[in-house]
Amino acid sequence: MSTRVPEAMAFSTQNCTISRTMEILGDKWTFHVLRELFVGVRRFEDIRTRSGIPRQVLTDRLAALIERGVLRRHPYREPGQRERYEYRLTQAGLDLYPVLVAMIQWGDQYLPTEGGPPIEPRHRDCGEHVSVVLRCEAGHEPEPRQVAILAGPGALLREAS
Amino acid sequence: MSTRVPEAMAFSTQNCTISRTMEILGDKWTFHVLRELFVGVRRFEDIRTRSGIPRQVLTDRLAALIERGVLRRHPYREPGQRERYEYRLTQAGLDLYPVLVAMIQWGDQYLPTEGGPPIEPRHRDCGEHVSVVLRCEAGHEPEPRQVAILAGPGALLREAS
DNA sequence: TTGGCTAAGTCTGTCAAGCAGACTTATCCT
DNA sequence: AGGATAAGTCTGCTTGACAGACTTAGCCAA
Repeated sequence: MSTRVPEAMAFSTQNCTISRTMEILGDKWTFHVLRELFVGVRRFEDIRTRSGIPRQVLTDRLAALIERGVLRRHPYREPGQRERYEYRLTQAGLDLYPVLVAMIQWGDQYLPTEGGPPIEPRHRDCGEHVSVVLRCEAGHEPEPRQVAILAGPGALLREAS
Repeated sequence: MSTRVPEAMAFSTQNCTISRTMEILGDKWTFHVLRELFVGVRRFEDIRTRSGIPRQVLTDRLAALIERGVLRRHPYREPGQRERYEYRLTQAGLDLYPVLVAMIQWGDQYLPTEGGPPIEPRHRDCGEHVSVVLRCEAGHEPEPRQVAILAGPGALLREAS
């Protein structure tokens, strides 16, 4: 193949964590759905109206996210209406916050809009802006270039090509 | 619509930062490509072999990421070969590190594999594991539930439905 | 100077997914 | 009984994914 072979070439992507996470999140509309839930929009018609997602696709994505444990259906009833269901984040869903905040942060930096950020993550207690930072277990906060993604204990060797 | 209307319903998603970021990242294969570059795999055939992405799709994604400023083509030459190009992350691309690390972190927590994590972000200087944390400007490190995504100064009102 | 080697693509036909818009369902109230 | 509403399902069209074959451009050896 090539003389300078990256170490990663020795390993399989079969059980890669990013792959497995993307099996769940890995499509444009799924992120739209998650955004709606994170900003507090929980109902089918509200999500659809705001995000423009096609009905069939919304149905599919909600079902998939429930099956994967990211959302749950929660009953509600408006006065004079029958009982219906809305969608809420589970703890697993809430723990996607860093992913969403990291995406917002990147977008604010590299795709700025006139007028400033349209959405902002804030700490409920103190009202300050929330961001994500990289931190190692020794307490350093490395720049991206100082971080390497290496094979871990669960890495599998790739089949001979 | 409903009695209890989430505030977010008043605002448009048209210029939403997450939408705009997903315009660039928003598909399964794009994340596969980014992962390869983050682990140091930079060449067309290497990326394709490891990730299984169809050629045509890989061509398309690489071109899109270059156009969006996330990657650049970089010439290289193996002995006895003609000059070719490999793909490298720009600064904008590197700054996606928190997004990738956040995804790995979530996957490790909620989709664990036997044998432990197959990939690990580590600090090059000290070798320790790197994670992402949420932090507000006052220095607190809030739990996900203590963070709210609110309308910012650039938020647009939605057209009357 | 021709012919083989290689990485990095392009091309072609098939098939699954996305999509818009119309229709259906299940209750509640009058 | 009839109308209202949220949350879907159904139908047919179109776009994109995909596998596999083919092409390109330079380098080298004979």
